[in-house]
Amino acid sequence: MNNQKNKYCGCLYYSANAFARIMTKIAEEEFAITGLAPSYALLLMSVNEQPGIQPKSLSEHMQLTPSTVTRLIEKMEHRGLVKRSSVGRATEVHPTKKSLELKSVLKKAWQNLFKRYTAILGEKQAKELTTKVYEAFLRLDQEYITND
Amino acid sequence: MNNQKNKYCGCLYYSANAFARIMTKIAEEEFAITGLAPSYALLLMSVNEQPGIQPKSLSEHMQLTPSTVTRLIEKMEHRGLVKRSSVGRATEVHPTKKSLELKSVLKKAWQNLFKRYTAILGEKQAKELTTKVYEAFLRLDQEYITND
DNA sequence: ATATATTGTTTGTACATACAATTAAAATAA
DNA sequence: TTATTTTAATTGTATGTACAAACAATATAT
Repeated sequence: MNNQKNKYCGCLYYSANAFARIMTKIAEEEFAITGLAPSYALLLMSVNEQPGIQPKSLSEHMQLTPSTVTRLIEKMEHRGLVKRSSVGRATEVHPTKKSLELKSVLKKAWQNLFKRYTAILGEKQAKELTTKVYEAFLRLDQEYITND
Repeated sequence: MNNQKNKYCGCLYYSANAFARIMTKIAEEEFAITGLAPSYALLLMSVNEQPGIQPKSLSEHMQLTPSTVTRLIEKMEHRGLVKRSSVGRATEVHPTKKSLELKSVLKKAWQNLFKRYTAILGEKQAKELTTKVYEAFLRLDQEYITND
């Protein structure tokens, strides 16, 4: 008995995007206590954990384009949350005092986010969905590269 | 044996977004034959099928904000793909000859998209994933509204 | 019948993300 | 050693999406 209220809900492109939008909205709410949007928060967590990490590496961790990462870093540098230093052709991204102070709040927000969607979806289902979605991402991503 | 290559892949927010981005990229490729980006294509399919449909209704079908729908319609009107007419406070969106001519290509593109990700993920898995993702969306969306 | 609230649509503005082109450094080949 | 190719990062620009505010039409309450 498929809930066919919606014409497009059988399309993975459509469902994936609707789902990502609501997840992002929820994540924004939960990360509000850090004063950061979710992607900035993730980036900062990486920088705090691996001081000197390079944009290339960040873009792989976050599955975002290098240019996007540059943009995120620019804004955080402007807010005094990271420092950049050039080392050859590479760039090292370092945390500041201010960002290190956010460490515990960031962790808290991340846990809260996890708790929130887990409470709604159920622990087992949430875990399974996360895994399945990520695996599907990997498969599509793999195929996409080899398709060039 | 969890593939823990990535720090964030256990986070549903992260996985959902990474997945939606790659799905969108693939959808863009498949809808390229229509000359439209995927969301415009979906909108046009709705308009073609229900001439006179209102933005409100479209925004529900597509799970997009009314303002977003207005923006999509504006651009399509500018390209001569739909016409708007005011009826009281409502707006009716009508297909043009040009958009009706696209009907079969749109359908084709949509089928190709379906085939493409189905070939990669497997028919059963793709179907299951679509359903699970959509159901999770509904649950979160529901909870989000009542949380206000 | 008039005032008030609700609803559908649009507008101004902002933001996250990406692509294509560019720069600069490093690695490899000649 | 010089020339060429590859790689990391950045910049210009574009796009999809949303929020908040404004408008305009309708419905409701007094």
